[in-house]
Amino acid sequence: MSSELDNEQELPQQHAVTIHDVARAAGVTIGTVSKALNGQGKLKEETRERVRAVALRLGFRPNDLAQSLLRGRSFTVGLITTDSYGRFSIPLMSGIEDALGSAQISVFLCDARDDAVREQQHINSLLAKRVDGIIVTGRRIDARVPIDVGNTNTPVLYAYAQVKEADALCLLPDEAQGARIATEHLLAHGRRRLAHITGPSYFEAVQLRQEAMRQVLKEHGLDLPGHRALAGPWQEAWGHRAVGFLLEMDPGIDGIFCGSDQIARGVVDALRERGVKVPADVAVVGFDNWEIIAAATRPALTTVDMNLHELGRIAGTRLLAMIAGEKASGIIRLPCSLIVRDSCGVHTLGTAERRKEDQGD
Amino acid sequence: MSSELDNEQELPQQHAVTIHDVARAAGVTIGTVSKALNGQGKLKEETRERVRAVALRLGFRPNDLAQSLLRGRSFTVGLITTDSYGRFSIPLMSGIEDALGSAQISVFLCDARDDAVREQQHINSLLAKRVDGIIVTGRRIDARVPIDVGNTNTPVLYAYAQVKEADALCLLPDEAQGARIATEHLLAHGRRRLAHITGPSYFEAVQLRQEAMRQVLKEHGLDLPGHRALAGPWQEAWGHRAVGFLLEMDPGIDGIFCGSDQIARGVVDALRERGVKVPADVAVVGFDNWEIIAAATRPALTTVDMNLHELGRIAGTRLLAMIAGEKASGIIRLPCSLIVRDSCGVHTLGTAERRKEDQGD
DNA sequence: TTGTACGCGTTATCAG
DNA sequence: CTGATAACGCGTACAA
Repeated sequence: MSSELDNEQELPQQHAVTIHDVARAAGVTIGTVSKALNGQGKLKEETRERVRAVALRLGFRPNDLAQSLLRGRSFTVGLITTDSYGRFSIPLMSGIEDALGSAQISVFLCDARDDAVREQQHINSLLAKRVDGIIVTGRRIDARVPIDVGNTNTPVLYAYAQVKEADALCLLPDEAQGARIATEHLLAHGRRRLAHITGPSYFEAVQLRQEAMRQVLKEHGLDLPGHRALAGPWQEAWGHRAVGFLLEMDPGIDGIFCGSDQIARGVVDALRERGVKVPADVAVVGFDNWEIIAAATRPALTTVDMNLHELGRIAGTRLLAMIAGEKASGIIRLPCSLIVRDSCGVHTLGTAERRKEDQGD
Repeated sequence: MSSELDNEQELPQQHAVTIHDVARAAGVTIGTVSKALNGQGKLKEETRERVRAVALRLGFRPNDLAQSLLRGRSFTVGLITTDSYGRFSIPLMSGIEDALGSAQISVFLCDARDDAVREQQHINSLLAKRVDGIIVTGRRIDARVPIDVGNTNTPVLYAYAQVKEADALCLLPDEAQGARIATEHLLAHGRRRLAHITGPSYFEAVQLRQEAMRQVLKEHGLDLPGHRALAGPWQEAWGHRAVGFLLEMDPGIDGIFCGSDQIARGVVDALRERGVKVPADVAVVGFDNWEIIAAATRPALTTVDMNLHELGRIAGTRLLAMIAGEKASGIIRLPCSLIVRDSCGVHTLGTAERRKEDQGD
């Protein structure tokens, strides 16, 4: 074993191997190495091969910092989550990373913990690192204040977050459409006396959904009286309690649209405990498609999926376009889907046809 | 409004403002600017102030890329999650970011989706970006294969992940200790006929916990016969089903230690449906302290918390130390805590004293 | 076909 | 006290 081999394999080089090292080892200059490795210019094939071999042998990795400095682009973007990442962030982040990853872009993760100064620190850090763009995410009750990127004209996109500035681009789930398909599903299953058990009414999402539900009912000549629209905390226990109020005031209810799967679970459990059959007597639709809850509920929840992974993917794609120079602004609402399980009966064809639900556990 | 002001406020400069711009505007050279802004060298206070003012006015932000290139340190680390981020990743990531954030270090998020080539791409990208260190995370059934950082001597730390290499540093929750405190808690509440309902036995965590539980029981002159240790899928439905098997074979059970809060929830629900009182007749302890499940269960679950946020924090801190030059290796197990709620009775003093549980809903 | 030299934005070391 | 200049690692016109 020659000492040369020792150097290569055993001594972890203190300073990472640079293009100069490769040039020296290959007996050429750095210009030649660069051309050989990037397939630029005109080189003798033999030289190119030799340089490549040496680079490989030395484990040469081009320094992205130097490249970024030169190109004026870092191929990184910042991802800011305002409320520390709740469960909604997971599909969202995963979708964003999907889109960005396939464009060879790395993502800086910043958790602002809902703290303004902390957030600004993160932003400053991102700008100092010359990120190509920033995605801001994190559901809030009302529109948040836009982030301040100073004079940097760094593209910013809000995903599952909203600001009032007209020139900002916000991607949001279409809450109204989500409520609409849920309500229509209940109606399609022949339910006519519907109720809504949901979260605090100061959430914009709550208002949008309730409004949409009311609208759909109206289109069918039905209504949603106040005592059938119950707002409370986003908790399973609230769903459980609300069923008590509801049945006491209006025992004829035959369908309930819930503002979250957690609430829906509380609702379904409470109904079962009272001997009310789901979906035979009362059909239930949830919201969020939080699998771990929706699938564990008995019967499994039919629920609205906000398609947050897809929303994230689109956010990433749109940001790439903005980085490429596209101007974009406004609020874009992306459609929700209905995930049909068992809590509403299984059949979804037509409006009248009904079939006995076969409850597989 | 002068045209100067126009330039500053309305025209978003195409190229970010550099130290040269500041120097020119302040009528000094870049060296002076650097010193003024970094508090280095000896400068007339008036000059320093003037330069600072100009820098602020121009919105100058030092380019971290250039600094990193020069210093040979990027002040970034990579975070690789192997299994796409499950719910365990959230407290973990948050803890890691806590520790790293307070050291002014930014985090690259990489989701490997449990795909080896994707993972290696991410690693190559991180190395090209000259990250100062890498944290690998993501629970797996068995030890994973170590990541390949080539010849870069980049510090690597495994958090909530495990490799067999002896010179790697792995941070893991102390599963055995977690099982021990759960079991001892049940015993302290006077339970003597304990059962264990948990996940698939090919998980190392499952084996470690079961072994520990058995050990504790042995120390108290008790045992855990095979028919009281039930392994199944990590699902609520499994807990629900398992209760049936258990009670059929051994109706005298007075305490159940569950492998997850989801399983525990299934267990508690099944017990209630059978008219078995929790905790009066049977006490239940869960695992994970997954608040949303544990708190929604009636009665709320007493459960083991793996302290993953703290584990993440420590991971971040240790990585910083490694970046600073500290050599570290081996497996470090961090203690779990018991979160006492209602599913086991409320009193935890002494071993015999018991009090009527007051079930607040 | 290959080598040279400049610039990207900083910091730090010397002169002045 | 301040100004000029050399790095850091790379890509690329331009010269040889």
